Amino acid sequence: MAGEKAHHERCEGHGHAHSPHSDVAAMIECARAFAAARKLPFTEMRARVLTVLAREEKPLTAYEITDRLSVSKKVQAVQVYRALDFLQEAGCVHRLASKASYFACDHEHHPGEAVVFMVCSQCGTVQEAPSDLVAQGLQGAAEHAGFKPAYPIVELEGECARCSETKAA
Amino acid sequence: MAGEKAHHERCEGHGHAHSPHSDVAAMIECARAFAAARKLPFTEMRARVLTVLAREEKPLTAYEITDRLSVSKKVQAVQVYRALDFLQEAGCVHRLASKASYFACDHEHHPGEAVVFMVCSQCGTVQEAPSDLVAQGLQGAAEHAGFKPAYPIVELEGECARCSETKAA
DNA sequence: AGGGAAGTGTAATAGTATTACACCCTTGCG
DNA sequence: CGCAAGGGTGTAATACTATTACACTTCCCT
Repeated sequence: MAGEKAHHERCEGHGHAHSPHSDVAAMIECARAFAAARKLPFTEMRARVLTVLAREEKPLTAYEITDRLSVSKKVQAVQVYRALDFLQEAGCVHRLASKASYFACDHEHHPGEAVVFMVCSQCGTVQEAPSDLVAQGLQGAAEHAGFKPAYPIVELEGECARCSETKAA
Repeated sequence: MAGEKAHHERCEGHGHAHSPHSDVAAMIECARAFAAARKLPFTEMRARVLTVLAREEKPLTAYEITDRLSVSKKVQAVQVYRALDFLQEAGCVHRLASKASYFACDHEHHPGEAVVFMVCSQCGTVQEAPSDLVAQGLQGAAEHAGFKPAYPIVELEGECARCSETKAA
């Protein structure tokens, strides 16, 4: 457990999607701290990938990231994947398994906690919410099966508040 | 390359392991019933794909299934994907998002229930267990966010009981 | 018989991820 | 200083996962 920077989140509230994070800087800082703790360099490429994700409202695929970065200077997917690996280790980017895409997050994720990713099937946005109940449920299931849990993937497909309203209107 | 081992014991535990289902027949029956209910044919291809999965201890990718079926008669991946779509609708096959692979299951899944897939990172086997707590947790998170949940994906990466023991020995 | 929904077989392609390798650049240390 | 080692970069190639398109069949249905 390297010293994690305790930056607390603000993305709270109903229907508030994982919006274009205004505090890209804070996320960069988080990644930088992680790098420092491991004595690894926080390189240009890593910063660029994180910045693209942090500015985006919804998950992007590795190739979408590649395309955006390539506008300024030609980049290859493998470079993006490398940066994504790092950023995921740092905990500031998650992979959405159901969509094979990636998004930045500025929450602290504590070990033993379970975070639910709510993915809107209309607009594609992702909201995250920690859930103790889910954590307990996972823990219980694992215990009962003699299973040693490492990390959970909890994704909930559905329709976000905003899209529901829009349709109602 | 993936030279294969002979690692065929039952992954037993407290909790059901997704073991080599002896009752392939029961699963076929389940799929057949679904087909009948929808007045759709339960075809040869569908039966073959389900049989391959049902005999297997762990999830297979669509291309692995394709290869196995191709031993007897050349088959193309797209045909397998079509069968998988059907079998997933029928509820007797699930897709493991984190591994992009598929496995047969012989549990009933009731709507509103949440099922946890516990995936062993050592041996690759999957155990499923329903969890009310997880279901409630998801429901709660969704409600709080004004999110209308459709279906959940809950995968728990870790180490199964058998692999833990093996390592201890 | 004719029409239509559903499946099949085949080919081609799109989309996601990894491996391999040559090179660079910093750090540590003799 | 020299230089080796670990990590990152850039480039090319390839592997793996999934879908689209289309021509053809089959079964059902009045």
